[in-house]
Parts: sequence; structure tokens; C-alpha cells
Amino acid sequence: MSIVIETGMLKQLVDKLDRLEDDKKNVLDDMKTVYNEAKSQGFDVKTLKKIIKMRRMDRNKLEEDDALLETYRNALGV
Amino acid sequence: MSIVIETGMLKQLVDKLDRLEDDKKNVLDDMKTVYNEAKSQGFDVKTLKKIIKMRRMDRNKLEEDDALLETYRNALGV
Amino acid sequence: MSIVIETGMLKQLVDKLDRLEDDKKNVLDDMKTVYNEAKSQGFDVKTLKKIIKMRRMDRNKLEEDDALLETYRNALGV
Amino acid sequence: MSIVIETGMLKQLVDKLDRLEDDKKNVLDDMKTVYNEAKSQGFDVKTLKKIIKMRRMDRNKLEEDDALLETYRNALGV
DNA sequence: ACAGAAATAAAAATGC
DNA sequence: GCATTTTTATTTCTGT
Repeated sequence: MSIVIETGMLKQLVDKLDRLEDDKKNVLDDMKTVYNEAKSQGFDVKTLKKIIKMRRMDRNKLEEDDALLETYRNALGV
Repeated sequence: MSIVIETGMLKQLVDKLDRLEDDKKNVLDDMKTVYNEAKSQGFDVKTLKKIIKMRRMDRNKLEEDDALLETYRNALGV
Repeated sequence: MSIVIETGMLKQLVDKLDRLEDDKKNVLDDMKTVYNEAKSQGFDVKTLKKIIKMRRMDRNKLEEDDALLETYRNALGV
Repeated sequence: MSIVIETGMLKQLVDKLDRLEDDKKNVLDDMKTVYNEAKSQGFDVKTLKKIIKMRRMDRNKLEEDDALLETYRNALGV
């Protein structure tokens, strides 16, 4: 049994993922900040989160409708 | 250190959960059967599953709308 | 070219599957309830789940053993 | 009794959070893509994830160590 | 039977 | 500390 690892490629991958994790952290931190500011201005965070969630669910639903249509098309071979 | 376990209660709990697992298994098996029958009648299983999923998503959306309204009510103390 | 879809059959199928999904949901909700009650009585949910899993695995194992035994018996005409 | 809602402010908040959610989604999608590419090149995704996690933990640890050192230095006026 | 995708379950982390 | 959310792990399902 032998294992060959391309260390150059691996290093590249890990660096890229690490940078993406940084991006993610930044976005998450930003959101946290916004929610905190909102709260300190008297907004109810739980409600805000629910509003956001629903907005995005609505948008998803439209995309899902399209996807279903596409599935029909494929199933019917049209 | 001492651990006291009410074995009577525990046994009761485990039995109940075990029965619920049986129920679950039965439902899952029934679904599998229906999907297999559907397939053998020429229906596309993947499409069927997507239809079901969307139907239930639509219904969930309605419930979520109500929940959001309720959240607003609570947030406003109405 | 003409495409014929048996909507009656389809509707029937979807309704049946939808009802089965309801059943499934009910069972899952029941389990959740039981686990929550168990927790509030001081039981460790994680451990409970492991116990249930093991119980059911053991039972499956026994059934498989029996099935194998039966297969041998038939093969040998015993 | 009267209820006043600053809709302008609210709308602004929701828009901003929605955009941040988009950013988040993009980053997560990118990560998924990278992991999939890595997998198709023979890398083990689970292991990759562990490596990233460890790297970041180590870095956090170092930063915390530095912060603690700084705290001491300040306390001692060094 | 097996690879890849999807679903479910379990564990961990976060916020209140 | 409890509950919700997020992440990770395992299992299941489907098409080849």
C-alpha cells in the first residue's frame, strides 16, 4: 500500500479554504454587529431574523418552482 | 459520587421509544412500497418526491406566515 | 405528438404519500416530545438514543441469525 | 395608544442583512465547490476539514496568548 | 455492487 | 442552563 500526496496542491487547497473561512468569519461578524446595533436601537432581534428568513424562503420557493418545472420537463423528455 | 437510576421509569421510557421507532419504520416502509409501485407503473420517483416536498413546503410557508405574525404581535406587545 | 398523463392516478399517489408524510411527522414529533420529557426528568438524551439504537441493532442481528439458520435448514432439508 | 414604526430604518436594516446573507451564501457555496474539486482530485474531505479547523484553532490560540501577554505587560507597565 | 447525492441523526456551538 | 442554530457524521437512496 502506498499513499502519494501532492503537497504543493494540498498547500494551495488549504490556503484557499483558510481564506474562505476568513471571509465567512467576516460576514458572520458583520451580521452580528448589525444585529447588535439594531437591538440597541430598539428592534427585536428575533423578529428581524424571522423576517429575513421568510424573505429568503419566498425567494427560494420561486427557484424551487422553476426546478420542479425543469424536473417535469426532464421526466417527460420534453 | 453516586448515580441513582429509576429503572422502572427507564424501562418504561425505552419501551415507549422502541415502539415509536417501530411506528416510524412502518411508515417508512409503507412509503418505500408506494414509491416502488409508482415506479413500476411508469412514474418518475424523483419527480414524485419533489412534488411532495414542494406541497409540504407550501403548507409550511403558510404556517410560517402565521408564526411571523404572531412574532410581530409579541414584539409589539399587542 | 401527444402526451397523456393519468392525473387521477397521480393525484391519488400524491395524496397517499402526503398522508404518509403526515404520519411520519407525527411519529417524529412524538419521539421529540418523549425525549424532552425524559430530559426534564433527568435522563441523558444522548445515552437514551444510544440504548435504543443498540437494542434495535441486537434485535436485527438476532432476526438475521434466525433467517440464516432457516436458510441452512431448508438447504439441508432438515 | 399609538404605535410608531420607523419603516425606513427597518427596511434599511432588512436590506443590509439580506445582502449579508447573500454574501454568506456565496462564501459557503465557494467552499462547497472547493471541497468538491478537492474530492475529485482524490483528497479526503473529512481530513481536509479537520486540518483547516486545527490550523484556525492554533492561530486563535496564538492570538489569545498574545492578548494575554499584552494584558500582563499593560498591568505591569512594562 | 458501488459511487455519488440526498436525507437523517448526532454533536457542537452560540445566544439569551 | 436551556434552547435554538450550525456543523459534522452516518445512513439511505438512486442510477450506473
